[in-house]
Amino acid sequence: MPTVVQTIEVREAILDATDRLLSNYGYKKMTIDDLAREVGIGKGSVYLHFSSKEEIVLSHIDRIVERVKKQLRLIAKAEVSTAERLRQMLLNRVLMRFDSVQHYTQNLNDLLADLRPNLLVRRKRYFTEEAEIFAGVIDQGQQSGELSEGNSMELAEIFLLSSNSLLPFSLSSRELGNRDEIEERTLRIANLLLKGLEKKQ
Amino acid sequence: MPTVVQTIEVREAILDATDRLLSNYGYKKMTIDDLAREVGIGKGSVYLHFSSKEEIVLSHIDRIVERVKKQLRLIAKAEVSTAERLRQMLLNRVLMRFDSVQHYTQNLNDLLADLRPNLLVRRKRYFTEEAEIFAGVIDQGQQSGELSEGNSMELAEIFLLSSNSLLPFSLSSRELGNRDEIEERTLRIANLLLKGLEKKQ
DNA sequence: GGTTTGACTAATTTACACATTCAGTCAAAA
DNA sequence: TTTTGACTGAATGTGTAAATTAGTCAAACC
Repeated sequence: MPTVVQTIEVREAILDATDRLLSNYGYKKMTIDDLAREVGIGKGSVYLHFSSKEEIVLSHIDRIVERVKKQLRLIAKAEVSTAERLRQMLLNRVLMRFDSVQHYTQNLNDLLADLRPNLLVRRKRYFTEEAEIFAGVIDQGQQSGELSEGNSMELAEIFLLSSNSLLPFSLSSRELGNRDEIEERTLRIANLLLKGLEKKQ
Repeated sequence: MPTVVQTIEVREAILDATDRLLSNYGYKKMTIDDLAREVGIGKGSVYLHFSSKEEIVLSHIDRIVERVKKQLRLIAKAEVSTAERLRQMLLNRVLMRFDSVQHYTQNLNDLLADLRPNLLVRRKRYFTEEAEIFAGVIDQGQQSGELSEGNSMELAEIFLLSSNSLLPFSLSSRELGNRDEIEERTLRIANLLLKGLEKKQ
């Protein structure tokens, strides 16, 4: 009997292989046969971990966002001002996503065209989940008096919305510009938003 | 001999028809024969005004952005605070674009897939042209002491970038949400950015 | 004369029949 | 009990002939 660890390892290996195949072939041309061969397991075994091809790829995207959220939670706990945490969180949100799909040749929207309806549903969920982490930090800042008042969840959503156009989706990483430019732009947005959010002295 | 006015009228009629055909059929299925019939002129006459199908559709998009820019320049001259002008400009920028393609069933990105390379080039130009109008108002605000210092063109670009994800491009107007929601979100972004930009008293 | 046109052409797209490939299953092997 | 790959219907690709279309230009039209 495989241990839970082994099960998770295989699952992770499938998602790793998914990333490689997606970046080379896109969703349509990536086949479950290829995937199983790449992982070194039988085709049927893939279906012990996932119920469909669509679920595999969505899980891969989920994993990327989970990693981003993990990093956001880490920064949220750092021992610096709330403004600095929010700045770093926004920067990481944008750059981690950029780095995650940098090796993809097509843009995500086309790459995942067949999943579009489900993908849009997930994107909304991702957005809310990320916003909740931002909102927690904003709450702290408001309680400590560092940040001015306002609905923290609404403010968090403004932060994310303002940086959304810098995420790779309809534009590939390539089309978005080079990484340094993205970083620069994200910081500028963060700085102006934070200036608006910080309590005036 | 047709007058200049007649020439412009036909040109405008072609672009009007382009809008109708695009919204119903998309770029690929829209034919020049259809277009000429819709306008009530011969097919060859279409080519007296435009050099290619691609140029027709790009001119149609140009026209939308020209109308937006015209409205922005109008608001830029209004007799209210610079902050209020910037707020209204951002709102109009987003909502005019929303309204312009509200009747399209597909999203613009798919609708115009064949023009993608040229369209991306234009989008950059549109962005800069709009930013210049914003920058002018920011300059005024800085000179009058209403707004805090900083590179006005960079600040203008932050304003536009922050609202870019609310423009219909990879998402259709339908997918973006209803008009009131878009308006609400744009205003929230504008308000927070302006709070950051207004001179602290 | 200049202006407008639609028949024309090369190139692209479609339609269709057929072959191949694929997602997902499940009986058998491990 | 777990893993597998042969199997199946559905979907996708392929080859090819027919149809459509972007763009042209000689003739028709004022």
